[in-house]
Amino acid sequence: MSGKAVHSIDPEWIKKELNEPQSQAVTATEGPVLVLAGAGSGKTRVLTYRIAYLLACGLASPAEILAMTFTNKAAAEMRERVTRLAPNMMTGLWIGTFHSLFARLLRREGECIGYDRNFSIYDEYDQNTLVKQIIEDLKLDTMDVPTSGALHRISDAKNNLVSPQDYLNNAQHPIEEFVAKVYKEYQIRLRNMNAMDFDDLLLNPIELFERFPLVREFYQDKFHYILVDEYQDTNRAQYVMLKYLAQKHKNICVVGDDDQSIYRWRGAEIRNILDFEKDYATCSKFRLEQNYRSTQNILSAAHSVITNNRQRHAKKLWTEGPVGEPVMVLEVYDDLEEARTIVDKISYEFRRVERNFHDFAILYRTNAQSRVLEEALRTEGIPYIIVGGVKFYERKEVKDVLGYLKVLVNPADAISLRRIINFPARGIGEASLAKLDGYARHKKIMLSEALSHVGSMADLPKRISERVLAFSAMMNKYRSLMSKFSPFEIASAIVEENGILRMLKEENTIESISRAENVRELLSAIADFANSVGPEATLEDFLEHVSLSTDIDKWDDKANAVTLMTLHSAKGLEFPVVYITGLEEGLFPLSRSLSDMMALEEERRLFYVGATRSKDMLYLSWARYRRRYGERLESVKSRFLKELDPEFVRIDNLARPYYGKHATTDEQSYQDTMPDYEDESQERLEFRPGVRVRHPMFGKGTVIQIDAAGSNVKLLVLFDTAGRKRLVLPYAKLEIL
DNA sequence: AGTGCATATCTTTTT
DNA sequence: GATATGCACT
Repeated sequence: MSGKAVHSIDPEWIKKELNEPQSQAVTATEGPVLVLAGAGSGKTRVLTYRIAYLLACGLASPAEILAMTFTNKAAAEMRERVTRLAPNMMTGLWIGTFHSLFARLLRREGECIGYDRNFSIYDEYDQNTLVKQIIEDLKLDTMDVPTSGALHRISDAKNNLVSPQDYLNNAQHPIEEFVAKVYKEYQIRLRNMNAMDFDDLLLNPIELFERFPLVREFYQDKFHYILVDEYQDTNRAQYVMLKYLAQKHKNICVVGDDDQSIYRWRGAEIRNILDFEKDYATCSKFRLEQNYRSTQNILSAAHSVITNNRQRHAKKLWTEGPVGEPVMVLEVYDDLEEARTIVDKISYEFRRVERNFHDFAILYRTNAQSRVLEEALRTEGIPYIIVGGVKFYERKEVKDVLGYLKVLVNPADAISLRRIINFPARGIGEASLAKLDGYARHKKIMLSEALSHVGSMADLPKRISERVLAFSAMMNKYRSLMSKFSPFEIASAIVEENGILRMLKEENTIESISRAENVRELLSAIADFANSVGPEATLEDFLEHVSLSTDIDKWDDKANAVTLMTLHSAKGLEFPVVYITGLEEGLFPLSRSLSDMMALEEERRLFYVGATRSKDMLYLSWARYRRRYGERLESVKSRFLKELDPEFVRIDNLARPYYGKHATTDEQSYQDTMPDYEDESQERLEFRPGVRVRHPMFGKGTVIQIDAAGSNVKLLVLFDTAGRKRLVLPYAKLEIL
């Protein structure tokens, strides 16, 4: 089908590839369209075919279509699949995330509202730094509100389109007055620093459209057809922007599933999808309820839980697929055993069944849970990938190097400047910085500009002013080199000139070595970026890519490894075998949601999202005891497990798998039989699971299993490139690495 | 100014 | 258990 020119795409053929409701949703091109698409019902298929259909029928040119998603991964997938259906029709097509498309809009048009096109995008860490500075500078009484709390309230306000002035006017409580003051100053400073936070990327387009009708009309004219993925996760600002964008042509197609709305805490309004029919009175509605992913048992089990939610469109997924195995509930003693049980099962299935490691996903509610699982996988020698957690671009050393690049691109970015002016240490401390800052403020110039005026500042010791000048000169030098050298060359030169790698190497600790690794990885990420985008890729492009990318985007679904990630990250993905861990009250559902009905329903939706990721097998585990905050706590089985319809479930009680003979419910006996994990040193076998080996033919690999049953010791080894091999030890010329 | 140690304070989830 | 902050010391 691919490879042919677009003219050969027959609209009738497109329809043949789809089931009835999918086909209707694709061909209902005119007017507002609501597609309620259950998990695994072919949502992406509808979106991509719809775009292809619009192009094939000549209803729109690529430049007239706008398709928005939430994650880069979803955008990339959509782009790829449309390319396959309609090759050579991609130029000018706007497919991307809300944040990246709006950033593009703002880089083009932001000058009207006072932004330079090189504005910085601040992440949570930068936001925190800024708020702290504000509180210090304004000498505010924080009323014990942590900066993160103030920030959260500010973000809430912004998501709901509440301006600083509105916020102040509505302030009832001294805490709110405090937040109002911070909020106001926060917005002022962001603008002075030519910087936006994530919320601004959605809000500033609204300001742009409201203040500049000509700009608004240009884009209203431009986009004849608008498609929105995951509509249930849109917030107020996104809702308003979509309304503006669709106002002229009114061809807006939104796809979503209210049961999969899991971002309320970030301002998502489930009401947007529940009320779409009211907002767009003439809309047509289509339901996609046939599931192509999971077994009947999985669907029924997931359904039995989600129906406990009150806020939802009634619907029920069905499948023509097999009934499948029952959903397995694993009851285990503690978190260590949970990890061990799961690893055992994976290892078993890997050996007995035709499965590879990438068929498995282990999901959890909080990132902190990954540690134990990781360790268990490591001791068993099973390759794994962790998605999320401490993100690469948020690591200190990486942010430090990025800080240089950000200041080069956007000299007004005082947050990044402060970060690097004394990194590596060049003797410009807090006190000197405060003086420089005061000077800049007084003269109403940028901090970076004040650096070169340092000679005229009487109260700065000469030694220090010399250092400041040297730093300033260095930055100016690189700024002038930016047009002549590639981003990679610039970044490498900066790392070299400032001795960043050298410094980390000299420190020579495990920690500093891995930091040096990360710096090198950053440099190669810059090179990779240039390779994939093309030689015209600028530093600005790279920085935007960094700001808007997440770890899930880099997740490689082809790698032969078990995937570990949070339930949130798993949305939109699928795996043959899924483990959902930590099903305990207070953990999943998380404690903060227990008293809040709306939050609890969101947790339940999260459970539903997790469960519907699985194609063949779903395991749900809970542990009687779990280490949290560093201490061992007794847990209570999650209500979600109780809500499961027992008809589709089998319970496996493994609470004491190794001590089953002395089954009692007495807590003391648990203590007695508690395995002593600390002391479990493996016998010093040369070959044991996890050991890396080299084979003359197959290359490098990892030992998975040892079978010493017969006279010859047999090994099961997973080679990095040659796959899985069974080897007889005396004959295989294996070398331990 | 910069370092190191003790203490506190937590932990959702992410574009 | 991990990170951030504060304080004392060099």
